Amino acid sequence: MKIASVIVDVAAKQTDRTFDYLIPEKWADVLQKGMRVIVPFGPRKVQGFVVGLKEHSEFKKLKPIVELLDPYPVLTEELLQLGHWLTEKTLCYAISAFQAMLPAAMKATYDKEVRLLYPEDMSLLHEDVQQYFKQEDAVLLSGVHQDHLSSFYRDIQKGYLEVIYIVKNRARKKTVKGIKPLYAAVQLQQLAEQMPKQAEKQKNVLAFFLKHPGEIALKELCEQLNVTQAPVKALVNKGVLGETNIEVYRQPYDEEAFGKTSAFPLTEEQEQAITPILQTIEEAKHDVFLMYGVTGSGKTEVYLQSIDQVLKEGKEAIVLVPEISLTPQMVKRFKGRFGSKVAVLHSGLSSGEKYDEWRKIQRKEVSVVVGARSAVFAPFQNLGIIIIDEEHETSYKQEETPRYHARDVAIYRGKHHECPVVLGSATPTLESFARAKKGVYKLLTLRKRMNDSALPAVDIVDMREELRGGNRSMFSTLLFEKMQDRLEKGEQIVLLLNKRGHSSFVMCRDCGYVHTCPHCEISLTYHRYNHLLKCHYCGYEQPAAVTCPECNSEHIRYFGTGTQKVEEELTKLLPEASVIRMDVDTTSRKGAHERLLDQFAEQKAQILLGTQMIAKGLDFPNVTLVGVLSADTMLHLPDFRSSEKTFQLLTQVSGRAGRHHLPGEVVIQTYTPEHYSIQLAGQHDFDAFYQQEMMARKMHQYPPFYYVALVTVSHEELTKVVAVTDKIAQFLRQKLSNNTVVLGPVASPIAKVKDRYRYQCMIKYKLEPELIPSLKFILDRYQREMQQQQLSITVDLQPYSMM
DNA sequence: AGCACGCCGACT
DNA sequence: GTCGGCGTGCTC
Repeated sequence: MKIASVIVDVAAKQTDRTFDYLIPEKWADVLQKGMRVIVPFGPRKVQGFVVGLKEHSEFKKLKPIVELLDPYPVLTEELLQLGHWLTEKTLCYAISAFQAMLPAAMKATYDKEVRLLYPEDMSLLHEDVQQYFKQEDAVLLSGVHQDHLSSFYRDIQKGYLEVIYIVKNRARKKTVKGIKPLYAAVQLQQLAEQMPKQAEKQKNVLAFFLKHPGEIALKELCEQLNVTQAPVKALVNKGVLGETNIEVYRQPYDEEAFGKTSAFPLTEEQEQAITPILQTIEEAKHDVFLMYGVTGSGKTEVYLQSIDQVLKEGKEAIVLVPEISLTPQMVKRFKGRFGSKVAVLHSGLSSGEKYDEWRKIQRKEVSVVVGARSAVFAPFQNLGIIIIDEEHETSYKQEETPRYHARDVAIYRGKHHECPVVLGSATPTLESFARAKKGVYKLLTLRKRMNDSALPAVDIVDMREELRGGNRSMFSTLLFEKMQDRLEKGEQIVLLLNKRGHSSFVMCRDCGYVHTCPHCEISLTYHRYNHLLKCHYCGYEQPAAVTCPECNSEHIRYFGTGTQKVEEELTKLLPEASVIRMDVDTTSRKGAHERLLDQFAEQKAQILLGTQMIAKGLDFPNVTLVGVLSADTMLHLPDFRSSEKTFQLLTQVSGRAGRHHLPGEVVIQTYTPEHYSIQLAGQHDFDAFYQQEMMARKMHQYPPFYYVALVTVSHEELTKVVAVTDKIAQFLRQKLSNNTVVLGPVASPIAKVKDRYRYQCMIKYKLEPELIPSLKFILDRYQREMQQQQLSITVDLQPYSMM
């Protein structure tokens, strides 16, 4: 083949197609579809993906490929197809889809290098420019000071400077220093004999290479022979030994730290659940299973044994877990069972570590990958199963382009590989549960907890009553008594409060002035540590004033309770209890999340207080009390899933209590105790919740009865946003069928973020062939304005968040 | 997305 | 009459 069709790394409407390039003779035999290349594109060079090979091209003035970046395709044929499917399903560009499937380290970055065209005549140049070339003969434009850039551009235009476009590859393979002999054994023997007597260490080194003639890491060599680097360096200087670079994988997990575990005997329920999965694996067919099992019912063991079967068949497995629960606990279970066959991919790894784990998959050195959302694209070629744990978790939906849901990708790949997809959850999404009820998915049920521990008893406390009874603290009498009881017994407590910071808004009691973010339409949250008011959307901060900026009053009151305030209160009320607070503010540093959980596991603290990040997947045997300080924080969000999300959160966090021998109790504090999602979560009754919520969804025409698409428009000027959104809504109403509902334009739940107003338009539809073409038309129509003005229009098909 | 080309206003 | 503003169109 002489010609390659390439998707170039330029995410824009006009470049969202293939461009043809000549394949240089030297690569004619090696170049394959799915490889990355560097190609000339206009005056510059860009990275691209080869998506097709052919003999002839319509285009006459073809340019040749500049560079080949991969020895093997990084995108398999399957992933290339999947990429095209993603562009259709999420309305993204092909290049965005491809990049989403690869580790970020493989994405190119670009720079420009400037060189002198007349090095002998520096005086031609602007003074600012001259100083850069005093030591160097090439300067990276990215390193040039802002103030000097215009001088550079002037000299470039005058033709004194040459611009070279550089494509940088961020992916760095980690290497260690290696040593290898430069002579054959016979000669080494002779050299050793000629060595002076006192050079004993050097002789030892040579003797080593007589026995082991290959290359070896310098560090390892020194350790084995118990010598310093000096004698080795001496031999290198003599030209006897040569230095090499040995490529190694970064080791985010210490392999030896994982003790081997073996399969547990399954309970009868587990046995019943696993049988159809194993059968599907054996028959090599595709099916989607929804494994609905209460918290602590042993879903993970079913996963592990299913994977074991897959590995026995010589196939591979993908396990997706929510970002947040990819704790060492979870990794340990998989590494413990399958050892070095497991690769781990999650956001806690550096981009280099992720790249290394990915290469292990590509090189077929592992056959199981455990990871967050993007691990669903693991480049396995012989998949035997895909498992999505905690299927209902919102982190499976990507909130940037391409806005895909990992579940949909998993099912696409499951069909392609003819293998089962297993969705597991104690609180499945209504969408999945409805499909299981209809028989589209196969329903597997685990009703009993392992080791027969009972589901915790739940008390729902009406905080309005507490207030009427004169209790103005954030703890109800019941919760406080139970906390004291646990502290006396030396048992542990988990407290959930879905709000970080100290106080969620600050108001002047004299004039009612509330501090709001100057860039977003949202009140500022008070952070006690460093006494700042912070915006949780854009990060803006300002010092908390002592007096009201409006009326100078000193009656400033802090409303709303955040985790910081609770922590403060706890130290006052229960000074003997030690508290670990876990929220975005205490876990932002790398490894902090893990460290805090370890401390709690080691019982260095009795109370774990945190936001929803503590609700999932944690398993501490000594936790016997879970307190939900305010169950309603999520309930009143303008989101049709708010009841579902509340039910899920309450159920998940309740599941943290009493997982082992000690029985657990849960106290849920709320201002709306009568709400069905709180009542039914208290009764652990998913089925009743499902019934009730389905009725609400049907009535209001929401999923799973209707599909939803969300168009969000943002711009600095409110009038512009409203005008554009209105036009879009009108256009859609006119184009789409009568059964389709177009809502809006309405202001987004957060109407202004980072100085940009946001409006949206929601579309609810069942069958709407005109939707995708219409949305494409809109994106086309506003493409120019989106490019040059600050207008932005995003389309989210099947959104998970309405924000 | 860049970058070049090209057509109109304010300056040596 | 030129320098430079950013509208328009192209990139194999």
